[in-house]
Amino acid sequence: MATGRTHRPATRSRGIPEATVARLPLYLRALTALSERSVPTVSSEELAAAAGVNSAKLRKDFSYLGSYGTRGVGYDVEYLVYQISRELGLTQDWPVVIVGIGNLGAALANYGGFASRGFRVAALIDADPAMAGKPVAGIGVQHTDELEHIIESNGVSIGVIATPAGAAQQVCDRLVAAGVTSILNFAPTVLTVPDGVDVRKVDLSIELQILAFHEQRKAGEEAGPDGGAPVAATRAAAAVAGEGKGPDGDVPAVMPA
Amino acid sequence: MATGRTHRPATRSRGIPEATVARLPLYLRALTALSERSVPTVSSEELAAAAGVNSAKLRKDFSYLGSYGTRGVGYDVEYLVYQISRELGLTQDWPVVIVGIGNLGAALANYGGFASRGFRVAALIDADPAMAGKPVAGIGVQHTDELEHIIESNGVSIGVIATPAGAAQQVCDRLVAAGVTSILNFAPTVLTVPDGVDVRKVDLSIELQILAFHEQRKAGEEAGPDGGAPVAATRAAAAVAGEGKGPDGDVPAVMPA
DNA sequence: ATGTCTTTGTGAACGCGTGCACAAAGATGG
DNA sequence: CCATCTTTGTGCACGCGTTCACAAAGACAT
Repeated sequence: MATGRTHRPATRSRGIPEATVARLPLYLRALTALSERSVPTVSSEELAAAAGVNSAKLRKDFSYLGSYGTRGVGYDVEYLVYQISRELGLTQDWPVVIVGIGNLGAALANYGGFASRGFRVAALIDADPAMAGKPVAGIGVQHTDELEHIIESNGVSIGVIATPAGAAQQVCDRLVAAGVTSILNFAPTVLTVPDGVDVRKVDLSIELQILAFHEQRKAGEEAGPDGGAPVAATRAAAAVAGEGKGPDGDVPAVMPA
Repeated sequence: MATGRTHRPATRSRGIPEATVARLPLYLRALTALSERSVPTVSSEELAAAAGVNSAKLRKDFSYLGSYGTRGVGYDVEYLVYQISRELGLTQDWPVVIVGIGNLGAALANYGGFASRGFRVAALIDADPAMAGKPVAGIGVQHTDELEHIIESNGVSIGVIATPAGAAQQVCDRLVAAGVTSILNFAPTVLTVPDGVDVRKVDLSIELQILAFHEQRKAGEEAGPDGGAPVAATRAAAAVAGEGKGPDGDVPAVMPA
């Protein structure tokens, strides 16, 4: 789901399933909110509701971390926050570089959720010389030439790619060569990386297309098996197929495609 | 995975598995690239490599759509582009509203991948009166008061929420009440919606936390089962746990948390 | 027309994730 | 100290998704 490579032993390291790992941040957020409201304990039922999951699933997830609950009472909020944070590796500082400071890169740089979770923006990097030195979110943008130097001197192991699709693989290769082993990719491309490097992809266009599929299905059901066009005009299909050189290729891309 | 509700019959409508639907956009992108290079046909092996998936999986995915391939030859690129586009509902125009025009909302508005996939930004909406009328990506921002009117008069069925977490549920409720049945949520909150409404979530912070988990695991493996701190200094765990009122709550939020 | 060779489409096995349902654990009150 | 009541932790079954492996289908050459 994440790596661009063939297989992966997932997360059998200490037996924590990948699906569980993906939910831990969700639990952590709900727990943090409870912690701020000084709630001492929660039941699996309450916490599950807050996180939007099944309570049995939540209990099973926590069982992979250990027996942190008390039967008849529930879970100690503070303790659980600590345990999950530790498990996720959030008790340490993770320097991060963002490459590609367009609209999206700037939005990411300004994002407040970084610092509060142990992530620190070590540098903003862009290929455009005109951007160099320009402050974004209080940090001066540096040129791509500095990439290797920045990564090595800051011990950066996590990189965020927010470049146009055409530049992504090249940037990725340089990041990996310089020592980055985890990449969050916003560019609409399949990245190829060596074994041992994790890639996670965020793709807005794909999410919208999935929504469109379900939307079409809904419209089709209530309007007969024919699937009538909902409100808006139906576009010529050929326009989608051909249309050559759409604004999607790589040039001004500012977000996943 | 997407809905904030309990269960869902997934996509048993015509038997197309949800996992397959999620991959169709991936295939479509690869196929579009081939189409632009005027490649007439592709084998499942080639296309699978381009999309970064297993070829058997790809063939099985396509088999849910029908038998569009020719044995001994492969798939006709143009024809497949059309079939997938149609299946995803991309042969029609989908008006979309973006609510919350902060850094992220603006980045989304500027995103070129919208139009090229059949999505059209019908309106940008923000609660800040100072934003009203201000042009972003060539479109004037409108005030939240107009929300219901815009949705109804444009027949909008897909909404994008890019507001701070605190406002998300409220915006969501209004969108749904006005007729929106698919929501793409960038706010770091669990949205509660009625049955029949699809919600997909994009959460940057969660992705980073998952990467941190794997990163920590890698570091721990090569430095003994103790798990030495990689380069950066280890933060006090308490700072993560307590820290009350971090920049994550809802006020200046500009991205998923 | 026949044979060979390529590639699809799919039956079957496997593994992961989910959710039910319940026994064990422990808190709490008398 | 015992009874009761709440909530955890988990064994089990089920269903979805993935992958293998191969028969069927068709292109292409002779």
